[in-house]
Amino acid sequence: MAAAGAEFEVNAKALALLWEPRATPSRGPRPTLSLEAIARAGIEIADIGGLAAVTMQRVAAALDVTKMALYRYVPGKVELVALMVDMGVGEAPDLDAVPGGWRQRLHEWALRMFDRFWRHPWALEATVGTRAIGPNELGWLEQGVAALAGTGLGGAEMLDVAATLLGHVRGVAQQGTAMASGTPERAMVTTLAGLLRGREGRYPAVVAALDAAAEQGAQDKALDFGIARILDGVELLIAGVPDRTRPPARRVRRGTPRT
Amino acid sequence: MAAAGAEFEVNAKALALLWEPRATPSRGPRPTLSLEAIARAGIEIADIGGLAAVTMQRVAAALDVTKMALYRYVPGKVELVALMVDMGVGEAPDLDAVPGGWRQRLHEWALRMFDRFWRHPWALEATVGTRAIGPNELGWLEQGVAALAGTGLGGAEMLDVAATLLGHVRGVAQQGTAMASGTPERAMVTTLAGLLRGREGRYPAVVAALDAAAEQGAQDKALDFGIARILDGVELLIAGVPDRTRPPARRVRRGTPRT
DNA sequence: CGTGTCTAGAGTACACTGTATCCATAAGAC
DNA sequence: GTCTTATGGATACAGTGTACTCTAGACACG
Repeated sequence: MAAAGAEFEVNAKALALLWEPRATPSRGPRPTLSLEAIARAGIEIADIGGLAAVTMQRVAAALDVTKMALYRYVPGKVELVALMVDMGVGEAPDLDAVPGGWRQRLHEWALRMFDRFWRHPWALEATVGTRAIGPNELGWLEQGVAALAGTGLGGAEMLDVAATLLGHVRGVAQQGTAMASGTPERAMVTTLAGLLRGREGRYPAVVAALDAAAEQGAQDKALDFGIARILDGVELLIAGVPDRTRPPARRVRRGTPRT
Repeated sequence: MAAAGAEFEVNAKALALLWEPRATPSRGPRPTLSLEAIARAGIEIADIGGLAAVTMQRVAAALDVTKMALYRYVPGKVELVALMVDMGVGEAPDLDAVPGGWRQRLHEWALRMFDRFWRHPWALEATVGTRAIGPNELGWLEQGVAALAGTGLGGAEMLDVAATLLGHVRGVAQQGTAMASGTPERAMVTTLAGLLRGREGRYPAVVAALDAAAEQGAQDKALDFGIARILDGVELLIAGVPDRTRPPARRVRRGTPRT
């Protein structure tokens, strides 16, 4: 717990920046910048050149100030990136308007999240490791969990479902954006094909899978595929069908789930 | 495709380092270092201080040389990190010895992969974005796909199953290692609880989920939960049960799957 | 209105980072 | 023994994030 406390300490500045309103000074020169403008400049640079391209110098240049001026607004680069992430993911969608039940809503939730990462691939890098989470990001989790309300799942299970879908979305986005080609599927095939050339004997299963995929025309959609598998599994759980690794008595269902 | 070619160009040095044997010189001073020693030094530094702690200077100091000496062995830092990743994930497990069928094997595959990331959390950061993939990493994919051989899944589907599981494993590992506390579940609860303090009205679903999880004693295991959901969904697919978003005629099964 | 206080932005400095390049020496080929 | 090659160190440099100081702008207050 001491270690956890230390971690919290490290992120205090980012948390304050993300969650607390910025004090407006009553004296002194009028600020020419704003947190929003700074974060937006950072996002634009990252969208073009990736996260590594975001330097205080470049952000400042984009805003026609010297880099040290940025420190009047953000305590450091880490905090700037945290701000960019929260602005990049944007506000969570309102899933109430999605027709259907929990499944359709979760599917839509996942698709839209994928869209965020697809638009801002740098956010994948920026959201690894110890970091502060902002209001928008937490809003996405809120909508995901809310979509599962009334399904009969326990609190921890709902969080886990959201996390599993998020992991999948990230994985596919990661794969797709790692190569500047059209789709995640194309990206994987291209990457693997290149790697396997001349080494087919070492990786027979992957080679066979790639060959088979090529024959089938590779129309498979990795994102939808994975979402469907996950949601199928979740649906079984909600319906009270025991998964195959546990004895049937493990789960007791109360009432009929709404779909 | 031109863009894809450019990407391949960028990674050529890393690919050569990962995949091609190192030429042994016939003249000149004997090398005091090796690729393995350098990568190991990098891994040890990263294990303690994260990926950012890995600098050429620190790696060199750990090996009692100056940093420029490293460039005799690796073309640059990016390539060093690629080497570290491949060594960090290590050789893929032999799943043939795992009793049971495809499901048990995949489950074991996922657990072991999680273990790799848990031991080397920096690898999560190091495996985002454009990068070169090494023999060990490809070996893990090979084992995952091989576990699905004979299930009747198509080539692309097998790759997608592996990718979905990998995404989930990464997500849970990411969440758990982002805070230096015991488990991924504890990490999520702690993080969210802190964020929600005083903001409960804004995120009612998450608050309710956390409260419910606390009541249930939070014994849920996020990793196993997600793996089970995914594998349940895959099992339905293999068994030829249509998922609920598609018409029943979509899939035609040939023969009985082996489990 | 004048004075005092506070704050924004620029300028300067510095430790650190990755990498290009040159030099001296060690080790093997011939 | 001479020549060639390769290792490691030394030096330099552009770039990075951030600490700190100074100047001038803007507001509070009497």
